[in-house]
Amino acid sequence: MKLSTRARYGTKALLELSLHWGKGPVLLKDIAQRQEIPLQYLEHLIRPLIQAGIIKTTRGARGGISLIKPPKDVRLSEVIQLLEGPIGPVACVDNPELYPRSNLCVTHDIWAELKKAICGVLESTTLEDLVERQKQKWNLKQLKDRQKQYANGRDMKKKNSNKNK
Amino acid sequence: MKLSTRARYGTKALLELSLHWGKGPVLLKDIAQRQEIPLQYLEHLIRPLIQAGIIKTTRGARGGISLIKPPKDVRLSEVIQLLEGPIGPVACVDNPELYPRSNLCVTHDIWAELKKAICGVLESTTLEDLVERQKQKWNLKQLKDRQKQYANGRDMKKKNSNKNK
DNA sequence: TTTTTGTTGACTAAAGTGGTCAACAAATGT
DNA sequence: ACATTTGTTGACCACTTTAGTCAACAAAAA
Repeated sequence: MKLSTRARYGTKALLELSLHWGKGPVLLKDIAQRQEIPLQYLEHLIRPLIQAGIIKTTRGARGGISLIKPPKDVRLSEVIQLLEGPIGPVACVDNPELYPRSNLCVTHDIWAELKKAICGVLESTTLEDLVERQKQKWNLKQLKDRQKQYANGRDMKKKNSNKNK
Repeated sequence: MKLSTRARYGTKALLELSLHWGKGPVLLKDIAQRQEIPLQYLEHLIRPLIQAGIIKTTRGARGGISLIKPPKDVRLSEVIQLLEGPIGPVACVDNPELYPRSNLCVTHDIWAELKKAICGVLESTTLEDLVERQKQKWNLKQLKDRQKQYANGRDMKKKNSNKNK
């Protein structure tokens, strides 16, 4: 009953994007660094999110990835499903058609309840909820530090490219 | 987020034992047959249940395994944990001590909620509940058929051993 | 003492997990 | 045009877990 790193990393990446919502693309490299995810692995694991139209990518300088859907419209259940498949704890709960005997099986009912409980949490949580929680966790000072860090990042790059001239 | 076959098989085996509660040991072979579990695999996977003192074994003819604790005292959460380890969807939720940074991490909080939801279901379900549900599913006739089948099984064995004399 | 039944440890095939490498493709900046 | 920055893609890999199997053994009963 463990989540894979795909689900965990992917959720973290989406949280980063949500915190940056409306401010243009975020570098994969930056996400990887901040969330301690191997860059090359991150590139792979976000692919289903792109295909599902949750995020989009921008290539070239000043590129990166960005959320397409507003954070409040992305439920965790959707994310997890994209990243690691059906949520149900046993296959027969996700594909009842394939298991005709499951009606007779009590354990099946329990696993179905379990799935319901899990989905309950994941469906009622959106990326916006995560952002809200994050903001509550950080105090305002820390929040500003972070914004400053972003700004400095952009400035540093300009400075450096100017230096190289 | 899938349950292993260990958890599913183990639960089914315990359900069999619960249905037979108070009527002596049940043959591993019979459980394996009825629940379609490879016998040799079953022998291995019940080991943690034995060590935890939930079931006991009786060797030799007329042996088998039987529940020690009454079905109402065995929670599914305990069973799952014995069969496949900690229930939490991520390690940092099960061992908060090992992950000092988890306080700062919003995703951690969500996974903790998820664990709570899962445990909620598993802790509130006992083997007795499963038995109750099973009895509701079977109508009385089917239930009697099953008891008869047990009786016949014992008779058949006697008959055969008499024949061989 | 034979038969029945569980015990134990070693072994294995297949799949899943968590990555890495390298060649490529598209934007941007100059 | 061309170099640089970024994402894209497919192949590859080490390691672990899963789901078993085999075979020799140990205890209890008939």
